[in-house]
Amino acid sequence: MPSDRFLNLKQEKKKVILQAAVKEFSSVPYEQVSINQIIKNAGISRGSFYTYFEDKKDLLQYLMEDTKERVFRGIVDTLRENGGDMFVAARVIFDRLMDKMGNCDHDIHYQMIRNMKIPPNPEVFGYPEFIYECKEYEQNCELLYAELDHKKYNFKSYRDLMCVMEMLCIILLKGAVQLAMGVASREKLKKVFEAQLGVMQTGICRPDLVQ
Amino acid sequence: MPSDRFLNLKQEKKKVILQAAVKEFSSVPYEQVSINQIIKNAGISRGSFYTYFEDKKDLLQYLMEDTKERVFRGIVDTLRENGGDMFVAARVIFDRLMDKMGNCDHDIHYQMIRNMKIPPNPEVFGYPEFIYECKEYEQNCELLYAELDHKKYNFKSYRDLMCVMEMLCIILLKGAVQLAMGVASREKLKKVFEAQLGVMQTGICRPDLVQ
DNA sequence: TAGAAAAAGTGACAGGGTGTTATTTTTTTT
DNA sequence: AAAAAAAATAACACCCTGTCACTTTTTCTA
Repeated sequence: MPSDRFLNLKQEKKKVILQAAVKEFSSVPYEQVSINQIIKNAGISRGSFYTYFEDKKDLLQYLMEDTKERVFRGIVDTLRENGGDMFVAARVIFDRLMDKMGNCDHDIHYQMIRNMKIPPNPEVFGYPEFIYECKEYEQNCELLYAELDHKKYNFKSYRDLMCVMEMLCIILLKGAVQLAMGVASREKLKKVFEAQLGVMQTGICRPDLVQ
Repeated sequence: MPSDRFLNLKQEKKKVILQAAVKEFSSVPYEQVSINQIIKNAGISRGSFYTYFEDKKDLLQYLMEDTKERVFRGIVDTLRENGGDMFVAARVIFDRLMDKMGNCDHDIHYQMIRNMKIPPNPEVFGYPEFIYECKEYEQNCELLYAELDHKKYNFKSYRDLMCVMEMLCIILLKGAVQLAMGVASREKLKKVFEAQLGVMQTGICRPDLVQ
């Protein structure tokens, strides 16, 4: 968390600093992000930086709050647009994510996700942190829960939903990171995603509703 | 991959270097591993090190070959010991992994896994690399396939098996890393694991065989 | 409004790291 | 024994981070 000293800065100055940070974080992988570069771009001194943020990770986590919020809201929206079917929604999100990963020069949020290798990068965000350490986590979960078409799934509890959500997020973002890292082609990754979604689907859908 | 210059070193010297490396890698997280420390412990010069290995990652990947081989063999063995039931085997492996993570001061392999945060650490091994980039990958897969009690599962293809294996490895190792990082208690992680295994299980098991 | 107190900003510093390369030492070959 | 090849070395250039004694700016108050 940034210090009060940072938060009390006048809007203009904060913006300059955050823009310099976003520029750096969206340009190079996390490990290569240099605070030197950020302060140079922002036109502040080294000493100042360290009165604002604890370190690189602190800064990134602050920046990502916004991105995470967006991602989570995107999920809820997509779920609603698809009649509460989480697997249809997952497919839509996957395709969108793959598009963005392949060509995200215009979207800073996805550039950051790409560079951070979020969420598998445990130095920055492990799987649980990325999902759970969201400012509006509780509200978002409730939104999600509300949008779900419950008769399609046999969740025994709210916690079941979260376990499934975690798995969904993992296989989704795993594909995205693999695409970003050039591990495999989009087509191949899509096939793997479909297979894994299938495993989850015929698992979590109530047997009597499976075709 | 280490250079021929390293591989041609006499056994004794190689051993000293690798032991120094293992000591360092099992003592501190990957990001903090220092080549300075390794060469100091091994009693070689900086210049020599860089004629042996490209960099820190190169060295670690070489060290991990052994560890990965062990892990994979452990999986196959456990599967056999449990009559080819991959979910029973998964539970056994999970429990063992949690034990080792909690108390692994005697086992260098698990110490390294803990420090590397393998496999979610994309800087070192992403999910696919850890599993696939194994020396004896093909043979191991065939062993695995052979040990499976196929009538329990409806795999449409060999590739289906690999997709499921990947998911299993992910939820298994995710728990281990979370325990190592102190994210949650062992009991809580076990519950999540059970829930996620349940999702996969009633998915991949043929409906007519589900109780 | 002048002076004091508090807040903000600074850059040099200590201590750490990596990868390279000109040079020296050792080993092998002839 | 000399020459050639291989191996090892230490110093170098360059990067980084986090701190802290000090300066500048702002705010408060008498």
